[in-house]
Amino acid sequence: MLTQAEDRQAKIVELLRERNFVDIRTLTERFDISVATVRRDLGELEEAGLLRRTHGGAVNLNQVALDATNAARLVWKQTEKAAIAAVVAGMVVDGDTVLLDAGTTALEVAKKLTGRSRLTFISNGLDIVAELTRVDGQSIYSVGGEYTETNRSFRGPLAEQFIRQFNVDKLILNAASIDVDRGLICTVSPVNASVARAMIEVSRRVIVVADHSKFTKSSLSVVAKIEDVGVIVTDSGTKSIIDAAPEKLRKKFVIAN
Amino acid sequence: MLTQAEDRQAKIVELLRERNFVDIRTLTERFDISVATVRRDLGELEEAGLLRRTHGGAVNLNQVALDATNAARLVWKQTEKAAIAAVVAGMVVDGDTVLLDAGTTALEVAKKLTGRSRLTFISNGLDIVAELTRVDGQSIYSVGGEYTETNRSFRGPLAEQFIRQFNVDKLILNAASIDVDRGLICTVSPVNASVARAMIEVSRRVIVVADHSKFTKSSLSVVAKIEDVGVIVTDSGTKSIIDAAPEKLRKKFVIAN
DNA sequence: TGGGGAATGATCGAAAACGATCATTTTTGT
DNA sequence: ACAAAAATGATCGTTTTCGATCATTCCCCA
Repeated sequence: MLTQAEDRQAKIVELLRERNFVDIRTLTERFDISVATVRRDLGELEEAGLLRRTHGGAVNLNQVALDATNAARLVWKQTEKAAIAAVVAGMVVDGDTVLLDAGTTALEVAKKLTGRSRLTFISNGLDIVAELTRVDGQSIYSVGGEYTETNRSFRGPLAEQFIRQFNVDKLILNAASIDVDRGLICTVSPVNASVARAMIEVSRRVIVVADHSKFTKSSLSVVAKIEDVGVIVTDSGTKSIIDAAPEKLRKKFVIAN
Repeated sequence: MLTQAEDRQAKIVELLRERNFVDIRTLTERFDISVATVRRDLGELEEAGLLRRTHGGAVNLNQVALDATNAARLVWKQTEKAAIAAVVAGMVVDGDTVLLDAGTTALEVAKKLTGRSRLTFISNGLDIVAELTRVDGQSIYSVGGEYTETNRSFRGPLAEQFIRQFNVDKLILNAASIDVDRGLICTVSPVNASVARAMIEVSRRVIVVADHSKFTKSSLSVVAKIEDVGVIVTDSGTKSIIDAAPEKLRKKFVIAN
């Protein structure tokens, strides 16, 4: 179980991986905490070698120095995500058309797939599209729609309609939470859920990505039943939960390490 | 030919791509220049969208790596473009819906408009959308479509169809070349031209932006007649060309300085 | 070679961020 | 339920950085 502070610090590191830089004001507003707390957080994270402080904020490090203290726990999630991404990347074959849902785990997948040959990418995530453009000669489609700040994605009815014009091989779908008991994959808002369902409709195979933290929280809107997706790729922290699930659902899960 | 300053600025961008962050002291020592010059360099490079300044230094942006000469070229003509952008920004009133065509000049306009109240933005330019997201709470729509490397935009039939669903107040249209003799606004490819025409169709007022270099070259595809657009905003380098134009066309031009 | 414009450096007060300290709130363990 | 411990917020003077202005140097070209 992560404390509130650890959770916040993990989110800071995550945020930094996307943006490369965050200023202190942004952090105080996003987490609704004082500058003193932000400074303490950044101080600890710098101490742990997870970022570098600057005047007024912090920047991402390109290489993560692994340390066996509580730094390890924070890096853990990142490592897990990379592991999940590696497994998913292995499921994609040359020539595939891949639809990437906005989200940090899907972003990791994009990083792994960038440069692979003869792939076609579609995504509604701003950072994912930007990441894909780092290598020339890729075939990339961006989903149009209304920009939303929370996960830096394009969504809404325009996005849904746009997505429905495609027919893709693989969907990499982000889940905000997974309720194994009720067999449901959920997300934070009806708008997100609606876009997600459109994505599922146009995809031959649905690959859901979710690190272990997604299994112990709940979120508002139902996206799909677990039994209706192809596979859910997660990390080893979810093992006990999956073992307790009924046989029928259990075979849907793939654990990455 | 690169001047010493341009060379230095290109090196700064290069350095930033390696390290993600450089502080001002490092730069003063490496290039043996004063902090004042470093600040000026960083200021210009930020204007050009090549980095983001922080207190005490600068951070890399998540974008495609531009080679050094390309970076220097972006900084070039910055003043003209900024002047054009300022004039265009003045034409936009609060509450407007603004459609921004991909291109560096339109990007300048976006920078000027970011943070203005009650505006709604639509753009097919990746960097423009990214720029707009820097301020929270804006209403932003991204045009979906196939990504193209040349001007980092989304285009093609999907983009056209997407655009046709809107009805906007002002279009900021980028021109690859303007032929005053024949009275034509042109762009580099039929695909671009087709998207541009879709944009024109859905816009109440068309504002074309073009620095003086656009008047002495020619490009493949016709977008529109000069007489059919609302206004063309350019810089003072175009004065002699415009003075030679027939009365009817001349009144279409606005010169920024 | 000398004049003029651009680039650079130096200096200043103002603004921002800093770290340290202490008060307050929240969490934890018994 | 209570006390100890941890986390957080507020405030202080100090340090750093900023932007603007002006002086100086460099460079181009007539």
